Amino acid sequence: MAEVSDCLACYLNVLSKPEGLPDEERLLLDDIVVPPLRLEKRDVLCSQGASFDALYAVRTGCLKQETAIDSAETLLTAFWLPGDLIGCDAIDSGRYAGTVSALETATLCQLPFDRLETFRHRLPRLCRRLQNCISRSLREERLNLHQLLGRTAEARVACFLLAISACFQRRGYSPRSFRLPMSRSDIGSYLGLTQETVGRTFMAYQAQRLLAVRGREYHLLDLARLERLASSPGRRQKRP
Amino acid sequence: MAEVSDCLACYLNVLSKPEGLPDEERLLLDDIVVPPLRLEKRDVLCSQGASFDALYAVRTGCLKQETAIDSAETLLTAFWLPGDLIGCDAIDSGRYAGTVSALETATLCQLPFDRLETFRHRLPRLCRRLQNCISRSLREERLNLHQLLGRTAEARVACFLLAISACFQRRGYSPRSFRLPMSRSDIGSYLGLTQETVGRTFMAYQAQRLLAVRGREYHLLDLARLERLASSPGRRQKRP
DNA sequence: CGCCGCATTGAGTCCTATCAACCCTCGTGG
DNA sequence: CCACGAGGGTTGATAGGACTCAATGCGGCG
Repeated sequence: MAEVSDCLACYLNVLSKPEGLPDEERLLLDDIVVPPLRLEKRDVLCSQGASFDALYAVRTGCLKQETAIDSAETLLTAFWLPGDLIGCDAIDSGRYAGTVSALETATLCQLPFDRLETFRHRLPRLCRRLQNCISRSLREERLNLHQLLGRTAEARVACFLLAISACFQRRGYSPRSFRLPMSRSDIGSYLGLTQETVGRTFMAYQAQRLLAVRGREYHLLDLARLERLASSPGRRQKRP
Repeated sequence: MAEVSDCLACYLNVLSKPEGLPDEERLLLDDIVVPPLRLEKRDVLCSQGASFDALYAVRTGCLKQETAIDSAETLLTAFWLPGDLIGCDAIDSGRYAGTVSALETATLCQLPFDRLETFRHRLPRLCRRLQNCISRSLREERLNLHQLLGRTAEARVACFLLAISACFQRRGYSPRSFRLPMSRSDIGSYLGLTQETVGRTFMAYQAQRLLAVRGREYHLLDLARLERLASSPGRRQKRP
């Protein structure tokens, strides 16, 4: 029982709205939710191209999504942190858009999609929340990535750190100190940079007392200045 | 009557699935759809931050979405072509994510969102199509933009031309010859490049007989080679 | 102990932003 | 009808950022 309502809390978090769902939807959801799932480091949650059958809500841990493009190239297209919903980009195509694997031990709730579809008419509020969740992802990623496109490595890394920081803060963790289980290479692939450049940028930040990094432990020392760096055009400013 | 079913056809195109909606949904939709809207060049469809009240399906013409970031910087975050659905990124926030304006004369169908919500329970198929549409956008943009992040100007421009080409082809127009009403500067802002670099890249393509450009008329002369360019990592290849 | 993955550091090269100049077209107003 | 100006497009020179290639250090794990 405790387990199931935990799951419910998890969904409410993910499909975030402060007020809860109507009782009838909560009860029905209890019926649909699959008990939590546990992945160890390097375990694969789903493979690119595999048939889409469930959404997953991240409860703890960190995962990455890798999409093979070109038979020779694969991109890191997403990181998933606690509170994120995995699989929103697979709903229409019916296949997972990339291979999702755990960067560290992780626990997830599974929401089988066919059962959600079956009961769609009895879960109007939940569906609306799901719709909102996808809409928000679309808006935020579109903006973030377009912003990154015109930025220097310095600004891209700052954007990345601040995004992570904001995410942790929303979940109730410290926005200034955290551990990130991904490698420099992962971060580079996600940001469109090389691992060397990512590492060098961290070093430059450290020299400026903006950041303290030791291995994969990060301490943001000056959020205000990082924000200024993140939104500094670096290149690309028009002069009207 | 013709007008209304035209609108319906428009939606079916936008929320694309070959088979039609059930009759009951078609009839209800006729009731919801607002007769087509016409915009002239430079007319504004909606302003960033304005209250979100409708989705718009592009019937003809071309529009752009500009998002102000920083009080000093505004990014071109989307182009909208015939068949596209405008406003998917505003559903959850209740505010339009950017200012959308016409780059040339355009006609659109308006779908008031509150009425869609009111009849949500009687439009299950339509809602599902909307959900699919947003999911697809999320996946495609995520992939495209992450791809662009690591690419040279040469490859970015090729990606852009091919995306446009594919879009026109899907709508039944020529994939090799088209007019694009946006300026070099618009394209640059969208791709994270300067107008000079965009123009120079076009010139370089012309010198290689890949492309013929005159003003805003484009003729793709060698799709295969363009595709190779678009997916050539340019930089960023790992050697394992 | 020795290997392997990851991180750091350095030198050289290429790409692209920047700044500046010039051309063209078009719409406006005298 | 023409002059003018604004906006968009093209071209060139320069400087700096980031990739590439290569070598070294570090840590965990078999």
